[in-house]
Parts: sequence; C-alpha cells; structure tokens
Amino acid sequence: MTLQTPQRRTKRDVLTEFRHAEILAAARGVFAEKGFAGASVDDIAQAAGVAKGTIYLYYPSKREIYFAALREGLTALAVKTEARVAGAETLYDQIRAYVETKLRYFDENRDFFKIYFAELGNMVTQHETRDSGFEQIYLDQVALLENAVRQGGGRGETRDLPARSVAFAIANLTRGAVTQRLVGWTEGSIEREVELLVDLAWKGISSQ
Amino acid sequence: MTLQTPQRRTKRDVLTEFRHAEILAAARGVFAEKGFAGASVDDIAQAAGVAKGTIYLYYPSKREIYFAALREGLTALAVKTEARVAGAETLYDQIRAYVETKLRYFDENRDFFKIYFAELGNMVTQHETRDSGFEQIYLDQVALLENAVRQGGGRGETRDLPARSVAFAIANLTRGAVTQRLVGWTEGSIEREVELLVDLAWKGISSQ
DNA sequence: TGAGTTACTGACCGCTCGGTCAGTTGAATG
DNA sequence: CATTCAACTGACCGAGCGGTCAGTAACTCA
Repeated sequence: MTLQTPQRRTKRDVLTEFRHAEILAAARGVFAEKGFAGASVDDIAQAAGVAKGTIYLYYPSKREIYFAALREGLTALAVKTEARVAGAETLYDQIRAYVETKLRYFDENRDFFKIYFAELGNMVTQHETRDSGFEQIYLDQVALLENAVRQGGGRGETRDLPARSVAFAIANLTRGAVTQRLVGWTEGSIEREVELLVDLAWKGISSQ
Repeated sequence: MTLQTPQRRTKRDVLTEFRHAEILAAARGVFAEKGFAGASVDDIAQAAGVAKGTIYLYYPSKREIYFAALREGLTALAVKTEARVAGAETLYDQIRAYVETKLRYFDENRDFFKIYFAELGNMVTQHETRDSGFEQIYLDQVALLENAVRQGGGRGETRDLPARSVAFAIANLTRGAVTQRLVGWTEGSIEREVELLVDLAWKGISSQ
C-alpha cells in the first residue's frame, strides 16, 4: 500500500532541510529579541538573508515558524533531560541531573529560553498555545520528576510528601533560577547554583 | 513656592477618578483575556461601555493603560505583603506570611496575575518593561525576603546559606504555585498548599 | 431659556504587517 | 546554445488597529 519512495535523499531534500534550518535559526534570534508580536516576517527574512516570499515557501505562517522554533528546542531539551535522569540511580542524583541539564541547556540556548519563557506567559492567557502540544511536553517533564520522587519515596529516601507537588516545586525552582541568570540577577557559576538548588530541594524533601 | 490648590475634591475630580477606575477595570479584564498585543483599544472601550475617544481623554495610550493596571496591582500587593511580613516575628512566620499573602492575593485577583505573569515573560525580551519601574518593585519584594532570611540566619534560625539565592528560591516557589493553580493543575485548598510550600522551604533552609 | 462649557462620540486617517503572486534568475539538461 | 523549470524575489493588497478631532449631547448658570 505504501508508495515507493526514493531511498536516498535528493539534492533537493538537502536544500530544503538547509533552508528550513536557516530560517528557523534566524527566526529564533528575532523572536528572542522582539517577542512574537514585535517580530515581523520581514525581520526574519532579512535575518535569514532571503526575501519574504521565500519564507512562505518553507513555512505556511508566522505562527508556524514560531511553533517550530519552540517545538525543536523543547523536544531536544526533553530528550536530553530524560536521558540524563534515566542514567541516575538515586533520587538525589536524578534531581541533580534534572536541574543541571535544564540549567546548562538554557544557558547555552538563551534565545530559545526567551521564547520559551515568553510563551509560558502567554499560555496563561492565550488558549491557543495550551491546545498545541506544548502543555503536554511541559507536563511530561514534571511527570518525569514526579515518578522519580514517588519511587524515591517508596525506597524511603524522602519523607511522606505529595510527589506531584514536589515535582512542580523543583521545576519552579529550576526555571526561576534560569530566568534570574538570564536577566543578570545571578552571577555565580552554574556548578555552584546547581549545588545550591539541589541542596535546598534535597534538604526540603529528604527523610533525614 | 507651592501653588494654592483647592482643598475639597470637586465633582469633576470625582467623575474623573471614577472614569479612570472604570476604564482600568475593563482593561484588566480584556488584557487578561487577550494579552497586550491581542487586546484592542476598541475592546477596552466596549468593555468599559464608552467610545474609544473617551479612553484617550483619560489615558494617553494603550501602553499607559496597561502599565497603570500593572502598577496598581503590584503596589497594592507589595503594600499588603510588606505589612504582613513586618507583622511576623520569626523567620518561619515571615516566610509563611509572604507565601500566604501572595497566594491569596493572586487567587483573588486572577486577571491581574495573568497580566503580571505575561509581563514577566516580556521582561526577558522587551527591555521597555525593565526600564519602567516594575523590575524595581519585583526586586524590592525579593529584598524583603532576603533581609528576613539574612536576619533569621543571624539569629541562628537557618544554616549558612546565601540569603539572596534563598529569597529568589522562595519567590520562585510561590509564583510557580500560583501559576499552577491558575491553569488548573492544582486542586487542593490554599491553606494546604501554603503549608506544604512553607514546610518544604523551611526544611530546606532551617538549621535543624 | 439660551449661551457657554464640558464630556463624550465614532468616523476617519495613516501606517504596519501578514500573506500573495506575477515576474525574474540561474542551474540543469539535451 | 536553447529550453525548461524550480527557486526565489519584492511590489502589492487588504485588514486591523492606535490615535485624532470635528461634531454632538448634556449640563450649568445667569
């Protein structure tokens, strides 16, 4: 039933992929600087070094470019986080893996974090965002922590606490720390900050 | 040097004040629902039951209405928080006062919180916001906690920790909790949530 | 009652911007 | 070298919106 499709990527495929990436990278920078409303498609086109019409050969609308940038960054981060957390044994190490991965990733992808954080703000008002899968990705990340906490609790590593609330708390601590760094309210090294956050969280939840 | 100003408020003053409040209340609802970019001045006028021109008799621009709504809510909350925290003796009670005041206020003023939270998102990208006093109000609130933590530490109530980071952490926990409630990810009572948050924070920082 | 004054109205203006499409370019092909 | 065609361009269109202002309503006061 499936149609025969060419096995090798044609030159055209490569070019298409390249343009997609090129436009997306340009868009990320523009959206990070000006926000969704403040960014014009012309801005993005100029940043990408193409004409506006070309943008629409690769993306159907401004919103779709925005979502694509968001999706790309979110899934990459989710994959990384899940891998790191899965590679940790104890709850303490899992929390540490979570916090450290997020902090480092966002620190290395500041433009993406700006878009992400601004979009969180919109999620509260604009329902469009909530319906487009991002809410799920976010909740999945929380669930990752939640499961770790629940299992750690089962092993007696923590005192008796609602795992979901604890997971949210850790996520909030982490996101806040990233934000503070981004706007320049934090100066210390990432290592020290991870240390402090994990220490606070761990003392807060551990059984001893 | 000061000019002679009328002692009693004239009828005109009362009307002016009334219109300002009326428009601001309408604007708060519209901004909360649609966000700054999505809200049109016509929307606000309609919600306030006046013509668009009337809006401009009381506010010079759409942005100013937005800032006025933000400023009003922020200062009211800041006043409340400072009073409650000042009325608490121990660090534990101060943290509790802080968390509880914020949670209750935002729960009772959801429209305001939506505007506030969306604006936080913008603050990361749009520098205009950072330059207009809101950043200072925010940092003052953190400083309130920071001082409490520092003094509590001096009294030996906490272990040795960087007060500023702890203050940010508590602020992040609190704001996150409010957000979770707003989007419907939390179902329990506010009392229980305050209990949990303060408990987590306290266990995280206390000397024992 | 009518003249003067203040509050209010909403049609209108200018401009921005998302999206389109007729036309151009240049590489591939024979 | 001629032909073809996919990729690309940017002038253009129409909608939406912030802000204005000439006109109207309503109120005051002599």
